[in-house]
Amino acid sequence: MKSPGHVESVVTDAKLVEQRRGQILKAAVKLFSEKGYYITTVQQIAAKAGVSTGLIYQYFGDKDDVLFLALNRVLETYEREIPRRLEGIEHPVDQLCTGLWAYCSIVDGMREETVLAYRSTKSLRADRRNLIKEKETKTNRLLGECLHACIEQGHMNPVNEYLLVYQYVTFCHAWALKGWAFRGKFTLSDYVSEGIALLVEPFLTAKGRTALDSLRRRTNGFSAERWPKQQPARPRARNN
Amino acid sequence: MKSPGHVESVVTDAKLVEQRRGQILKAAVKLFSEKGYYITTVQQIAAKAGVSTGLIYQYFGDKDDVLFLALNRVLETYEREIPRRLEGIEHPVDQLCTGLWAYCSIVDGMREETVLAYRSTKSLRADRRNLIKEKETKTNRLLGECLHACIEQGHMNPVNEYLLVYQYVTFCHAWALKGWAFRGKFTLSDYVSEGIALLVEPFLTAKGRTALDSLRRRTNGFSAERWPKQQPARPRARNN
Amino acid sequence: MKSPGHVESVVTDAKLVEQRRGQILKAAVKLFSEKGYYITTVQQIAAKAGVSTGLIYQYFGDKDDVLFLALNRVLETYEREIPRRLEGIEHPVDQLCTGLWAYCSIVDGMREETVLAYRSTKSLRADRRNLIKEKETKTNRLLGECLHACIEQGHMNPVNEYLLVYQYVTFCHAWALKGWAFRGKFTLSDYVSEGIALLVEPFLTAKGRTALDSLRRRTNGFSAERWPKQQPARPRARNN
Amino acid sequence: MKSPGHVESVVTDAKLVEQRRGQILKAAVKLFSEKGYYITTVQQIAAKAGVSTGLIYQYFGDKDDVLFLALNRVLETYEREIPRRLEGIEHPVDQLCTGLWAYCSIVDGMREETVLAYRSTKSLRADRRNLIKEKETKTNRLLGECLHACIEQGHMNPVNEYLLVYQYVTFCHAWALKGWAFRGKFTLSDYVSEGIALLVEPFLTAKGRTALDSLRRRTNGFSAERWPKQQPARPRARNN
DNA sequence: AATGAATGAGTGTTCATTCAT
DNA sequence: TATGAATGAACACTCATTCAT
Repeated sequence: MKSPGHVESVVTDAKLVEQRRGQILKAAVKLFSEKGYYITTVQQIAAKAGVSTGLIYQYFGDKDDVLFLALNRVLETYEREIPRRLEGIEHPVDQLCTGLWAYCSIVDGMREETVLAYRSTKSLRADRRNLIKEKETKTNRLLGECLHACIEQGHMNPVNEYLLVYQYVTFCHAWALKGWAFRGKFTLSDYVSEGIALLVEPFLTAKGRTALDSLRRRTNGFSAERWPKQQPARPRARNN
Repeated sequence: MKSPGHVESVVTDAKLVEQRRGQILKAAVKLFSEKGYYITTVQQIAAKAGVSTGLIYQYFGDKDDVLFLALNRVLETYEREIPRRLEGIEHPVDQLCTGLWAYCSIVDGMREETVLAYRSTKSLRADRRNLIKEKETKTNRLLGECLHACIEQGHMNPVNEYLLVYQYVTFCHAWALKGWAFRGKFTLSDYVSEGIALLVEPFLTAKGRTALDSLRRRTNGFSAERWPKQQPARPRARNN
Repeated sequence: MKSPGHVESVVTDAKLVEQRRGQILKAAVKLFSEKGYYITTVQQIAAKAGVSTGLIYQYFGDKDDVLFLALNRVLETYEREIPRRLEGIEHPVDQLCTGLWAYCSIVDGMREETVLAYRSTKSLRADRRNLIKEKETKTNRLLGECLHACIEQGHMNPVNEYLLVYQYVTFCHAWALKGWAFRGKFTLSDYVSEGIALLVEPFLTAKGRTALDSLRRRTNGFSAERWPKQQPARPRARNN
Repeated sequence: MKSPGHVESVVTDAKLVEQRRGQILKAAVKLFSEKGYYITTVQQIAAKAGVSTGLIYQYFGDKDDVLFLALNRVLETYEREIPRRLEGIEHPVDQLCTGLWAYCSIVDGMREETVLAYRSTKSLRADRRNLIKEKETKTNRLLGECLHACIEQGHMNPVNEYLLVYQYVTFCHAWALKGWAFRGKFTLSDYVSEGIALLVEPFLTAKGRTALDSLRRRTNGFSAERWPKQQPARPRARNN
């Protein structure tokens, strides 16, 4: 009857639903991130969003729905934005590095949300927890495919892909999770460059290394100028 | 007035306090791990521990105390056990690899607790959250020192130590956090071996590599025989 | 200030008021009957009536008004229809029996409404509760007068009129209230015939019994043919 | 798993459960009777019972449980007390009349509760509604058996037993339901006597009438002296 | 006249904490 | 020391009612 991934709204106007949900989720993400899901009360979310308590229940079935949609948005942003940033990039080494950069910079734009996704998944109802896990896996696969191409095309020596991808993912998440420790020490692009030095470069073949050098030259070492921090373009226009 | 790290007990008999707290914490850790801190009720902890609700308040000031001591125990186990496993090991490469192995195997023996430490730290009162973070940092430093020695003594090329240590730590935690994904694919010792291949080996100098090879020979590739899964000696005898 | 029996409407067009109220009350009666007054929400009434929530407040002052008018309609139907069915009937025994039949068949046509009237009167505001009770009493008086005439004119032996009328009324209501139990066992006209046998016949004098026999002959034992189940003519034409 | 007729209590001491439930139900019955189930809040019940809100949830699963047990008590009192009053009475006519008297006088001792049972059954969860209906049916059967015996043994002419029993039952309930109208006009024993005159006497055979006359002589016309209003002996001793 | 989104006071229920025994 | 019944503040959620459009 009720699919776990669906969130009911009493209100029918789709545009309004989108707007109100955004407004409420923004407040919820902030509060959930600061204080945690259980500590945050629905009334607090309402207050922060500048709406009444009852309104929340016009756009979400219950509190769990709010968390679910919040997490969903984060993961969907990853899933949508990473491929967008890889568009037009052909070389697997370029793709992998750009993928890492993209993931980190998206994380950077959604630090609170990322922390939330990390910490609060288990507060979800069991069926939805799995939905979220699947989405996470899908995102991981994006980096996994880049890595696999590198190896297959001889730019990288064979490695335990499965574990290495996992290291990539935690590396990207860490920018949000341990941000308090990192942000004093690195800029985002330094962080990514260092990550590539640790987790990509050592495994490259000569061929692969050439590609990386070329990329570095072209990007001035992943400087922020070339790869500016970029807000994930939210509701993009049609003909973009 | 109240030091953040201290937990009051109404009961004075130190031995009894230790025993009862152990009994209660064991139940609490299990429940907190399964269902989370906020979902778990004090009455459930009491029921699982086989004591009355009131008794918990004889040995802990409040529910937060229970979580704090639970997390504390986990981190203290790391802090106590890792050095114990490094005793007598001189060579820095040996130390680093053994340290990774030790950390992972301790995590393996306390999977639930580790997940708990990861997820529930933010449920603590702010002052205690920092205490726990410090403990975590101290543990990280154990690996950090091994890594630093490797580099300083020329077994490893210079790398961004700070980031690499962080990768080490997340690698060890991942055995608990992503256990559901990993445990079907690797044994614990495979996992550690692969981790060393990914996160240590690439950075070794020729000298360092020789040491690693020798270690591998001596340990049959970190086989479980040589480095048996080992229960972290829980309430160890006095004269150890 | 506010007479208890009056229900305000924002809308002035009397015809429209009548139509809309009918539409809304029909939905309300159904829902109130099924689920009860408190369980039913104004939004549900609106949905079932095919109008917006706000519209209800254009035609009723509040939710209590809706219940009041719903109950009122039921009782007014009794009050209007029973005399209509007695028109032209002269003999008191005929009148009493026809009155019982009429009441039962009106109840049969408004089963849900009758149950509602029985069960939900106390959900009304106190002042209106009395208004409804008075209406009920007035209806009872209709049967009471028939009974009284029977006795006075020597068709019936003296009995405790007050109690017997009450038995008549509960007998008629029971067709709706205990319908689930009765409708498998009797047709409506059987039910009425049996009721007359139990609650009228025993008290008749010889004279009265003759009248009843004659009535029975004329009506084929209150067969459905002669006294067809009849929808209480709802929005009756003017010149009826 | 959860039988509809069972009500969970957190408290284990059976004696205490009995006492507290009694205390709470007494308050609940009064409030439910006065204002109805939905209007009455749990906090009001708690206040009237002189306990805290939370305590109610130690002895009842939810508000529905409170209503259910309240209704259950009423019906169980009928079921228990009517047979008790019939003990030792052999003659069917005596039994029937005594049964009516017993039922009415029990109703008289539980007027509020009876009204509640009548009005609030539909506020129960569906499964429990049926449990209550069954209990009601069982009580009806008590009178039904008396009536049947009267007919079978030739004290009464054959009648539609099913309908007549139903009239008996509503007659008894009416003492509570329409008490406001009746109590000014009759004493309880007058009421019962009149009821017997209307609903029993007319159907008696000569034999049956003799029995009724004898009963009347023996009881001085059901005077209150002979059949005193009697509190249903609540927690009766074992060897009664 | 009609809509339906918005409100917020009020409800049932939970659970950390207390305390008499 | 240990119990577990009792407390009551706090929360998620509902729904009659309002009002801008």
